[in-house]
Amino acid sequence: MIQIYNSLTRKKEPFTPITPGEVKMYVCGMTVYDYCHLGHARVMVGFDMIVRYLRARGLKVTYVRNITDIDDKIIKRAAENGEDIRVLTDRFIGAMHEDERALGVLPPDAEPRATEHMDGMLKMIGVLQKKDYAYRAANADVYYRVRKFARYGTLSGKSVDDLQVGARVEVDEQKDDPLDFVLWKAAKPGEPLWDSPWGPGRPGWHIECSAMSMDCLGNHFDIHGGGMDLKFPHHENEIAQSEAATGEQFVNTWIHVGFVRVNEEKMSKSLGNFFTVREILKSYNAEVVRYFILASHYRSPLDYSDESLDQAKSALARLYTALKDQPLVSVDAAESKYEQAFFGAMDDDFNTAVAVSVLFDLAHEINRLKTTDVSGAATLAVRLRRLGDILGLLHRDPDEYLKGKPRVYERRLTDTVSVTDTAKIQYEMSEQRIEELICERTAARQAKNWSESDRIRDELMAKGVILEDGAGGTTWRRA
RNA sequence: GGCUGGGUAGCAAAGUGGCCAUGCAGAGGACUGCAAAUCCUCGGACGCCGGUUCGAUUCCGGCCCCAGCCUCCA
Repeated sequence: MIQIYNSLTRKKEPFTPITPGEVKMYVCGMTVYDYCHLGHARVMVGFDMIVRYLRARGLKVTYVRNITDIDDKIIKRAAENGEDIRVLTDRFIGAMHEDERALGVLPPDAEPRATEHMDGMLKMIGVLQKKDYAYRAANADVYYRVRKFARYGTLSGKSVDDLQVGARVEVDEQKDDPLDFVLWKAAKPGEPLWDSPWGPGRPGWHIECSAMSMDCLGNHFDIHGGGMDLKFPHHENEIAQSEAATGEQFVNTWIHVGFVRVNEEKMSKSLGNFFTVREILKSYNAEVVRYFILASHYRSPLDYSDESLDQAKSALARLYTALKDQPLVSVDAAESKYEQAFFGAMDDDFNTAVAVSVLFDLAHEINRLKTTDVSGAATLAVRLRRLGDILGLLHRDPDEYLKGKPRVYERRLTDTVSVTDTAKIQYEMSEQRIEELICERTAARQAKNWSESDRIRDELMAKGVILEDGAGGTTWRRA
């Protein structure tokens, strides 16, 4: 039985899909006006891990992740660039897909764009107005009447009165109540607009996700997620809109992914302390980044530092080293103690930190058996690959991974989606040159010219290449 | 001020009322021409103060510190 921590109830609960065997899940995706940073990556990887795991557990998952392609920031950025909004958003959607594919994130089943769901939004606002949850202000904005929705604040644990006390928001005199939020913004001169019964304008942010999720998954679905910072007000408002409109429960389980932090501070656009995915991929293999994200629990804060990524890199190299030269043998489906530990951890609110530690237990045992029980080692190597695959790790040919080769192909056990090569790291020395030097060194070693042999090894080491002399000759890998 | 979540060994990160987390780094040993990798062994933890208990890092109470949300943010 899978247990999931539900933000709505603030406790772990056994997960029971509304329709047995099927899971409908919606995640708030990006506002596309800039490149993805590590915080976005964490959400993408986190929910990708969850989807993969639910599927590995035999559930049929419909995963929807939206794209916000109309918003104040997008309008502003497009104006700054002097480019068309659609050109801007298409460009960053493309960049986002590139980043995701690099990180081993499988495409969601649907990726609705806000601008393509205008009808659903208008319809919902109309229903809310009919029920008196929405009203049109004098400036032609349409607002949601927060105090009318009695359960407002359930998700975030806030009471309407506390909110008012702590409000630092400029009071908008157009609103009946300062807590009310906008459903439809009247267009100002020069802004993109859509026609509506309330006048030309564009949707508020929150209504987008209510409309898109319900268009794609229905009024009531299983899981809704996003970054921790969306809990309030975004998700709170989604609940208010959706449940007021339909009279039904909107979502059963709310999942929120923790922040990425830098120097104990939240990584965010506004603080300017963010690292984009593509920037990081110039220095680290994408799988290292994925491993780094999965090595801690999805709800914990994740502190970014070069040291942490270096540690992730060493750790992942250990796993691939164990897999090196292990043949793909057939292994029966029966669960060993490793699968039991792995699934036990993952069933407990997707405890990837413990699941990953099981991978190391396997690696350790494989290394032990390599010399004494070759087929036993090969069997465990397949188990390691299978479990790694559930986390979206260890797909690659170990030798190619360790040599830092571009990802040309993937050996997949369960994926059905192709992944494109996104190698971005520039190396100091070419493979050809490395091979040449190894040949020279081998000759020197045969002549027992140790000083020359060591000189070449040092030279390679200085260029980030580590040599390993084994029984079958010398092999190399990138540091 | 209100509401969330945290404080675990040099670093990262799980977890548990008593019995090994795990990874990186470090020490000793095996292997190696020397290394690397690997294996064996090892040290070192649970913010502070009380309480419950035969026994608490784990439960309860208080305190201190950190981050986040209450405004756009994944």
